[in-house]
Amino acid sequence: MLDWYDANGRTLPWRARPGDPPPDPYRVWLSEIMLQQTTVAAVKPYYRKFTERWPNVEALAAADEADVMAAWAGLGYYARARNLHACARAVTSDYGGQFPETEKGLRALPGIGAYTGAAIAAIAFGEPAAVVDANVERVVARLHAIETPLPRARPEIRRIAEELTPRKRTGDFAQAMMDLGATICTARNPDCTACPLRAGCAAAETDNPAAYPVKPAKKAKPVKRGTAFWLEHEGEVLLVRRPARGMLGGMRALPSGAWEEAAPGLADAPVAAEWEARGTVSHVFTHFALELDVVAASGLTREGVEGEWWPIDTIEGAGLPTLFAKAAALARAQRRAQREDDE
DNA sequence: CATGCGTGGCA
DNA sequence: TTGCCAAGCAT
Repeated sequence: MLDWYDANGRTLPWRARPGDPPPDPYRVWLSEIMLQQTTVAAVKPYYRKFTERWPNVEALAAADEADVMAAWAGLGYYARARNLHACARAVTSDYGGQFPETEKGLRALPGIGAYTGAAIAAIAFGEPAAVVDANVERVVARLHAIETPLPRARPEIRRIAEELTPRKRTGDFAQAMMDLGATICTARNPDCTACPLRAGCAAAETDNPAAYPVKPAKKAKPVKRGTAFWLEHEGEVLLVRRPARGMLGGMRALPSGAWEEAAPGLADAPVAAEWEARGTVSHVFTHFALELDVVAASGLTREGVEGEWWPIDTIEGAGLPTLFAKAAALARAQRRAQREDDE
């Protein structure tokens, strides 16, 4: 695996060259949090933006949480951003700005679980930690043609991964396994002819290696409906901050009421007004799909309106999650169209 | 241990 | 078009 990695490992902004000294633990940690359930391509621009703006853990700890949340907008799973900031503050205040070097110490920090703790310990500190992510699960399940479905197979997969983990170049080994899973032993179309582990792989002997790991069927996603309210006053639009827990927690948003099976209409409008339909945004979340009707009105006053007024011309800087960025784009497009009609 | 939590790309 | 998937964590 290490020979294969030396010749075929990916070059990534947060990664040292094979055999080089370990990279900055701050950068390893930041990249690992961003990469949770997220593709390398999606992470790259965010990693660049964060490291330029906050080049070390103390700088990130000193930032306002609202700025960190806004900078994360679009990357998804927003609890990660809140935990990222909390972790930076914990490392700065409790550890003098130095990350703990053991899996156990790392695991106690917010946002760092079994995988991320092991990955940082191995990649940044050379600890012989067993790094088991979805790539490693897939590679191991195929090596042994494990018929037990996930998640029940996890204890067995972990035991095998621990046996495979070497004592030296632990970070390179972990990244080698993940690169193999990402480039050769892929979920849908594994390229067994190019695989360095083919000789010892049980799944490669079958007619369908992609059948491993065995997974349970997924549930169908329900469709919910909601209404978002675009309220303008003197070139500014009303934004609110969503509750810290739950969907899009802690993010700026357009006011919108409950999302339910039945369309809520104007029931949760922030003010009484003549609302005009501006269209519907479709968006798919992890466990449901949403049809969000966008309605708009111009407020005569700001009296009694809860929220934050944001200049419409700089709405991109508000850090809206993608759902509400789509809704805002729709509201503005319709607004331009209406002005042109008026002329 | 099951569930909730984003987003964009791809077959 | 639709479903699946990507370096998981918290509860």
